[in-house]
Amino acid sequence: MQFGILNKTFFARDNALIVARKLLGKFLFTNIKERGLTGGIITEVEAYLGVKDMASHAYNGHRSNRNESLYKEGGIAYVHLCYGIHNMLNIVTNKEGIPEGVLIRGLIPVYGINIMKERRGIFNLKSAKSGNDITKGPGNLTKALGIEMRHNGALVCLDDTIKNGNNLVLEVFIEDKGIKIDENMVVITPRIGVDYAREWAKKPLRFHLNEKIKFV
DNA sequence: CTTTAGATCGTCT
DNA sequence: GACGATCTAAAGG
Repeated sequence: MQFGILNKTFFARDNALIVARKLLGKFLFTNIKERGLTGGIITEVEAYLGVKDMASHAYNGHRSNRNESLYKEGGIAYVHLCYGIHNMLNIVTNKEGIPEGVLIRGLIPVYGINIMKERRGIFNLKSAKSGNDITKGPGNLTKALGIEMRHNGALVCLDDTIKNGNNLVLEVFIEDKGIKIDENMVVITPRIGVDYAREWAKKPLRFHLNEKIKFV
């Protein structure tokens, strides 16, 4: 596997669970005009397994304007508003018509930390939230990275069918910088906030890095 | 330390 | 009119 921005084939896999696991240790970036590069190491994800998954927005084939992006091909963003306040970022997986995806739930902040603090409204350097907390939680990380509903449906990876120049305009993208995540670094649990999903609420579809893992 | 309420809005009943 | 793939501050023990 080569380093660099991930390719569409990475997300085209037929199982969101595999993609979720592989996204741990990758870098999620935004590069938004007038603000610059922000990003960090992905530490927490959840897989949503399509029409059979009672916790998925596409359960039982449900389809509406809200979740239309989920039905697109792997490698684009599905952004939705949660609780009227928070933007959630999913990376769509699998092929067009199969609505699977991975919810990004946590990062270790690495690039553009001051920009991310500013977006979070954190100005006091002594604040308890001046550490990794600024990109911990799915709502917090989208706010820190400046991800909004306008990114819903946006391509977040390289596309072989497009010439390289077109990829330079990606505002959101995921990059492999060579971090290897061993099995003993990964904790697997049920997903958060999906108690309504009956037996699917308990399935081990959340992956996160052991908190003791340190990088750099 | 744990629990609770309030914020806030698109979607579905 | 209810309810989220959430977060925070504040109150309680």
